[in-house]
Amino acid sequence: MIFDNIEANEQELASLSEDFGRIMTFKEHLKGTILHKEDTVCNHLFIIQKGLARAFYYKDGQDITAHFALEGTSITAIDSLIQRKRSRYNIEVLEDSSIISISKEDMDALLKEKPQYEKQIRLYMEQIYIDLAERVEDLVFHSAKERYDKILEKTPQLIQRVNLKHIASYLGITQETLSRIRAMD
Amino acid sequence: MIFDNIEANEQELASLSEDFGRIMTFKEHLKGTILHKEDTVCNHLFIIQKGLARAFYYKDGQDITAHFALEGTSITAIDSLIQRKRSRYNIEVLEDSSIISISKEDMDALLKEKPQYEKQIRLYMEQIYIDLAERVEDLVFHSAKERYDKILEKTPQLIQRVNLKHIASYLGITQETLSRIRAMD
DNA sequence: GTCATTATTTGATATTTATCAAATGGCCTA
DNA sequence: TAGGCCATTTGATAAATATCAAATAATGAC
Repeated sequence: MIFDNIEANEQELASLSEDFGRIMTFKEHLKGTILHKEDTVCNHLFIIQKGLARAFYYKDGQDITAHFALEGTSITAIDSLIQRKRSRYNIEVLEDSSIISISKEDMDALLKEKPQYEKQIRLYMEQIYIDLAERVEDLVFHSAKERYDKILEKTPQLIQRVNLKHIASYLGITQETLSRIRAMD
Repeated sequence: MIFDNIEANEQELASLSEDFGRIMTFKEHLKGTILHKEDTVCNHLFIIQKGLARAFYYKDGQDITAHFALEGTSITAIDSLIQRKRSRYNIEVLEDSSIISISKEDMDALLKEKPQYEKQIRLYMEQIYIDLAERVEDLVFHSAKERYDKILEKTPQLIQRVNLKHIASYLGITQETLSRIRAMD
């Protein structure tokens, strides 16, 4: 996640762990907990240690999932966190979970004090950008069935652990269509 | 673009301009020029000063546009540039254009020498991430007509200056569907 | 275990978009 | 200005997906 892709010797790694460890808060959250509420400015990055969360919003009253975060991945209302404006996203815990949170303030302070960590954040942004670009490609080129099959292949746990209605809205299709796709093979 | 969103005093700004100016190459390119060819590793970030370019790739033999870059915006095969692997994207100049290029090597060297610029790159990544997230939202929630109308509203020049087949593939629809959408109002 | 609630599937039909084929329009060039 | 080439539109039909309604299956509370 945030610490993937780093080139650092042992000493650098140790100080990095210590510095980031200092601004991390570890907490258990029950299923159903809302980590971030729409219409407020998001102040945290969440890293899922154990469990599962999603980002969603309402489009014409419909609940639409924008993102899932499994163990080892992160989630936040990124546009709000970056631009400091109110978010249209909610972040919901889907299972009882252990979640690390890092506040924007602490992160900014750490980056100001030790600008050498800017590179970690940059690499993190690059990684999530690539993931998102892949999602765009999927949406443009692949049929609903192909997109579903890709989830089955890459993160089958998701389908076991999440309501199909959330999977459907994430795929950009209705729940009925997803059900029919699943019945196909 | 790369220098948006910066908090810097005049002196910092001057040195930033000078440092980045040193690694920029300015060049005129004719319409039809391929700035980057698929299946090769991309080594440059391109910034469009005047003119227009697109990134595209082939899906089952079909030419699909992934991204347009108008004046003042940037374009590259970002996954290739970041991950140093061969790209499936081509980058094509759509009009005679003035284009700045920055090589990955020069950028890395500059970042190594002056790590304070990591922050610029991080902010740049944040910006393009947000743009991309908006595109995902569009693809998931808006009909083809709504997506077309949004381009009309935000970048009407694009529709004047680009073949409709490229607009269609960018929107994820066929050229015929785009034509019918255009005939609707 | 039973009941109530929620999740998922199934059916019938409507809408959106794709596909294939052909016609029209615009533009360049000899 | 005629011919050729490419862009765009139009038409007929097929395929994918949505919508609305209802049935079935699974789950949790008591």
